[in-house]
Amino acid sequence: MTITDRRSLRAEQKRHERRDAILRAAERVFCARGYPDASIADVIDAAQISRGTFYLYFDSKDALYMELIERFTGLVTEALQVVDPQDPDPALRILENVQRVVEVALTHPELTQLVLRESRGLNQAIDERLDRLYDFLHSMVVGALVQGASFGLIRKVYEPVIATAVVGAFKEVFLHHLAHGHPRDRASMSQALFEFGMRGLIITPPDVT
Amino acid sequence: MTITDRRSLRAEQKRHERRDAILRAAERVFCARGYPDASIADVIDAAQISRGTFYLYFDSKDALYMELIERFTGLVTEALQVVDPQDPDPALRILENVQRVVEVALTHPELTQLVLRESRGLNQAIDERLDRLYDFLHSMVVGALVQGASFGLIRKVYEPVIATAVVGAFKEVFLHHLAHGHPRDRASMSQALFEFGMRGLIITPPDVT
Amino acid sequence: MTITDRRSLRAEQKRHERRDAILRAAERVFCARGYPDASIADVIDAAQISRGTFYLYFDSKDALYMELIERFTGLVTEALQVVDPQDPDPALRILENVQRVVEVALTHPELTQLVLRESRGLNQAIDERLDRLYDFLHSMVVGALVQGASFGLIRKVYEPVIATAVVGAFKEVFLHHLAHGHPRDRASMSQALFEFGMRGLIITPPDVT
Amino acid sequence: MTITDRRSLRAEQKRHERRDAILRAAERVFCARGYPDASIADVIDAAQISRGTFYLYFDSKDALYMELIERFTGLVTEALQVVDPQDPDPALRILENVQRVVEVALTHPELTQLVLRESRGLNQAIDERLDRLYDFLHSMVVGALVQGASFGLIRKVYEPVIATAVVGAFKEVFLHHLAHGHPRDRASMSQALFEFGMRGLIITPPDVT
DNA sequence: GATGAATGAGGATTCATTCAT
DNA sequence: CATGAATGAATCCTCATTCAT
Repeated sequence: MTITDRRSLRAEQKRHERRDAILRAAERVFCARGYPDASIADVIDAAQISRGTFYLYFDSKDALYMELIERFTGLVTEALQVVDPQDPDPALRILENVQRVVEVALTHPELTQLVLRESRGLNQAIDERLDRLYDFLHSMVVGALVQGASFGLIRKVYEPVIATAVVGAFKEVFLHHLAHGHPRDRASMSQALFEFGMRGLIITPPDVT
Repeated sequence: MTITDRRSLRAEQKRHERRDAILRAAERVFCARGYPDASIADVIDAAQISRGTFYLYFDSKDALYMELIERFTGLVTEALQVVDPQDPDPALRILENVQRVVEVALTHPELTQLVLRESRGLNQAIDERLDRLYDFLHSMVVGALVQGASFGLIRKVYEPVIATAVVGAFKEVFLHHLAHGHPRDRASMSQALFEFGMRGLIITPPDVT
Repeated sequence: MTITDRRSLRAEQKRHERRDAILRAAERVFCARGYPDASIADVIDAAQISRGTFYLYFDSKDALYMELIERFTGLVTEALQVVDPQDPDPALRILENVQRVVEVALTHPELTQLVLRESRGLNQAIDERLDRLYDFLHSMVVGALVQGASFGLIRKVYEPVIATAVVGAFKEVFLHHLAHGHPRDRASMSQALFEFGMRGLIITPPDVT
Repeated sequence: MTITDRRSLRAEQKRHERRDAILRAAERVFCARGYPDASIADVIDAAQISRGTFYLYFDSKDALYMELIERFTGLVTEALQVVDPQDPDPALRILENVQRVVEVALTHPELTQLVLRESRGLNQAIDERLDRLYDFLHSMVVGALVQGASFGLIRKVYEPVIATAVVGAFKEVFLHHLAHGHPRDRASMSQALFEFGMRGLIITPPDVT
C-alpha cells in the first residue's frame, strides 16, 4: 500500500464521516422544523460546517432530503423480509417483521418522523421516491395478507384498501408516539401494532409473547 | 326593503361568493403544490383575482390555510355523531359515522388531502388547531371503542394506541384513494374501512349491507 | 333666490364642512403617526368617510398634506405683520407678532407639529411650498433684525445666519412643548421666546476671536 | 502570524470597508430622499451591492438607520465636552465645543441633515435613541447655561425653554446651510452661532410685560 | 478541500388610487 | 354625490446556490 493510497483512504474515511455528520444534523433539523421550513443555514449550523462545504457533499437541499429518504427506505427494506411460503410459523415471521420496523422507528426517531411526514410537491424525484417506498410497504402488507389468507390465517379482505389502512395505522402510531416521546418499550409497541393489524384480521391469532 | 338593504344584501352575497371562490381556488392550489410551496401568486392566479383583492378577504396566507382547516374540521365534526348509549344498534350508528366521513372526503377531496397532509411548524395557531382536530378524532374513536367494549361488541384493547391506529388507517386510505383518484364508490369504501376498523375488533360482527 | 340656488348653497356649505372635517381628521392622524406613516385608511377612519369620498375632496394624499401646509402658512402669515418703520414702539410690535404666532401654535397644536416636522422629499410641490414658508419666516425675521438695528435696538449681526437660528429656536420650542403637552400659558411662552430672541444671554460678552 | 490570521485580517478589513461603503451610500440616499421614502433598492443601487449582500451587513432598514444615528450621536458626544468648573476661560471652552460641533456637521453634511430631520414614528428603538440624543444635547446646553449663570457670564433664564431654543437654533442653521450647500467657512459659522447663543441681540432691552 | 461573502429570484404584504354601482 | 371593492406596483426581507480565495 502506497502512501497515496493510505492518504486517500484516510481522506475517503474522513469524507464519509463528514457526509454522515451532515446527514445526522439534517435529520435533527428537518425533523424539528419540518423540511420546507428548515434552511440550509440551520443544517450547516447544526453540522458545524460552512455553507460551501455543504455543497461539496450534497448537490442541493432536495438531494439531502432524498438521501435521508433513501436511508430510511434502506432500513425499512432491510427490516421487512418476505415470508417463505414454506415457513412453519408465518405469523411469527410477520411479528418479527413488525418488531424490526419498530426497532428502526425507535432507533431513528427523527428520521422516521421526517420521512413519514412526507413533504411532497417540492421535487418530482422525491415524490417518486416516496411513492416507491409506499408501493414497497403496500406490497409487503398485501403479500402478508394474501399469504395469510392462503394459509387460512386471515379472512379474505379487499387487500388494496386494507393494506393502505395497515400502513396508515403504523405511520400514525409511529408519528404520534415518536412526537410525544412516549418511551413505550419496543415489545409492547410491536405487540399492540401486530395485534391491531393481525388480530382484527386473523382467524386464529398466534400465541405470541 | 329599502334600496340600500337590497344593495347591501347583493353586496354581502357577492362578497361571500368571492371569498368562497378564493377558498376553493386555495383548496386546489394548496392540495396540488402543498401549503408551504404554494405561493399567494398561485392562489390569486387560480382565483383570477389581483394581489390586493386577496388581502381584502384574508389577513394572510396562514389565515387562509387556517380557514380551510376550520372548514374541514367543521365538516368532520358534523359528520361524526356521538352514539347514544341507549341506541339499539350502535354498530350501525358507527357505520353511519364512517359513511358520513367518507362522504365528506369524497365531496371535498382536495380539502381533505390538504388537511390530512398536516403542514405543521409554520404557525402556532395552525398547529394547535390541527392538534384539536386530532384530539377530537381520537376521542371519538376512543369513545366508540369504550362503548363497543361495554356492549361486549369489541374486545378490550389499549385504546390510546388503537385509536391512533384507526385514525391513521382512515387518513391513509383517504389520502391514497383521493390522490390516485380511484373513483371507488362510497359504499364499498365505507364498508371496507368500517370492517377494517371494526371487524378486526368486534367479537360479533354486525350484519351490515 | 331660486330653489336651485338655495339647494346649491346648502350643498356648497355641506361640501365645505366635509372638506374641513377631513382636514381636521388628517391633522390629528398625520400628527400622531407622521405623514409618511399615516395611511389614507387612517384618515378616512378618523374622518368617518369612505375611501371614494376622500378622493372626491382631495386629489391625493400629497394634495391633502399640501393643503394642511397651506392652512398653517396662512395662519402664520396672518399672524406676522411687518412693523411700520414709523412705529413708536417697534419692540412691542415684535412681541405682539411673537404672541400671535404662539397663539397659532397653541390653537392648532397638531397642525403646527405636523408642518414643523417637515416631511420632505415626497413631492416637489410640497418641498417648494415648505421652502416658501421658511423663506417668508426668514424674511420676516431678517426684516425685524434690520429694522431693530436701524433703531439701534439690536446690535449688528450677520442676519442670514441669525434669522435661521431664530426660526429654528421657535420651531424647536414649539415642537418640544406641543409634543410633551406642557400646557405652559401663552404669555410666559411668548415672553421666553421673545427674550431669547431679543435679549440675549450674556451680561459681559467674552472677548473671542 | 499564520496565513489564516492574515487572511481573516484582510477579510475583516474588507468586511469593515464594505459595511462602511453601505453606510456612506445610505447617508447619501437617506439624506436625498428622506429615510421613509428611500428604499433598500435605492441604497443597494448607490452602494453597488446586491439585495442579499445588504442583509449580510445589516439586519434591516431600520437597523441601518439606527446605526447612522449612533454614528452621529457618537461624533457629537465626542465633540461636546463638559466644561470644568475651575476652567479660567469657560466661554472659550464653550466656543470650542461649538467649533467642534460645526466641524462635525460640515464634515458629515448628509449624516447631519439626515439625523437632524428626525424621521420618527417608524420604530420605537429609533425614537428612543433620538430622544436620548436630544436629552444629551439639552443637558449639555442646560449645563452651560447654569455654569454661565454661576460665573455671572449669563443672565438668569428659564433653562428648559432656552436650552430647547438653543438646540433648535443650531439644528436649523445646520440644516439650512447644509441643505443649501453654502460653503461658509467653519470659523465664521461657529462664531455666528456662538454669538447668537451667548451674546444676544438687543443692546437696550425693551420694557415688556 | 474548505470557506463564507455574494447573489438575485422569489416570498408575503401594504397602500394610494380608481371606478362600477 | 357617495361608496367600498378591486387593483397592482412597490416594499422589505429570505434563502438556496455559486465562486473567488
